[in-house]
Amino acid sequence: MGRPPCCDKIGVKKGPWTPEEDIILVSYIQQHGPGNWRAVPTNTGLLRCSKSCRLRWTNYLRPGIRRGNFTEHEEKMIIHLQALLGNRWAAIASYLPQRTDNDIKNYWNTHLKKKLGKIQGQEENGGKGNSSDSKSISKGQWERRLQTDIHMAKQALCEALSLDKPSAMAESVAQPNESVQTSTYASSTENIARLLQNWMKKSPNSSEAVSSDSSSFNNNNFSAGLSSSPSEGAISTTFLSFNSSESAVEVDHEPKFETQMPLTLLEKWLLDDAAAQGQEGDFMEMALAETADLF
DNA sequence: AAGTGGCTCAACCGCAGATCA
DNA sequence: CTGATCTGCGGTTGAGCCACT
Repeated sequence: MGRPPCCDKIGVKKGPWTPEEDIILVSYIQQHGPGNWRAVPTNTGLLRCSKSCRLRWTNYLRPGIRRGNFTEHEEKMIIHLQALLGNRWAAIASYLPQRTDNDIKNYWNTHLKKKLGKIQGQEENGGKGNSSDSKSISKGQWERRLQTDIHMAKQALCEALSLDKPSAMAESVAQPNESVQTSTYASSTENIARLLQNWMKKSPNSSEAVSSDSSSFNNNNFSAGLSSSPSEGAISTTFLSFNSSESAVEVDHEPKFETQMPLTLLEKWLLDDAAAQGQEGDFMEMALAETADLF
């Protein structure tokens, strides 16, 4: 015997979420925690299927989500991880805890694909014969690059997990010189707060219905998030502690080696960046030293 | 000012693995 | 053990926005 059906699809609302729905969902999750999505629509009265609730939470409402422009560092990490892991957006997102897999996927499809296409196009036009060079990279070199990739991923993972070192986290994720944060949603709580304000302006009567709920998330962990200024670029790590259970990172010891791009301009671009940060040498040495652990 | 085409991103869909009765 | 359901993931869609003509 199984369980009752997930969503009967009768009377299930679709389309964009309203601020009211967001508030209801957030306040419910704040009380009960994420998970048991099946129970969310019934307990909250939301006319949404459990899937939709989960998606809304993980992609939009979850604390700690950073929205807006990707930094150059994030961009390069995504490119590198995509080359390493393929289109496994959830795995890639686990290395960028402040970004959702949906965000990364969108960013890849809308920005990075084109960017890489351009780079590769330039390469093909500019240096004929280079492709054969890239193919002729010796196995040893290729393996070392691979090890470097794995080590970089491991380091990113360590940084992502070192929640007890917020300063390191902030440095690695939020670039100090990243002064432009064009996002209108610096954090989900700020988002919710804004939504709530707008909503209350629009419909002062209906605010009674959720007034108790909305006030509740001004108290607990959410209030901490509200204090973080969007202009600071870095999100308070208070958020991260909230969803620490969700940020469990899967370490893939068997990455698909279907590297989508040759080790050429792009590779140089990425490695040059690492070198500029004075890390490449360390990566190589450490990767070689730690390879035994990985395989 | 109106029309149009491209871009962005939130949300949906379907599938696969995990979980539960 | 089996089958139904839940959860998570990746691919795709489409509404809204913006720049250009």
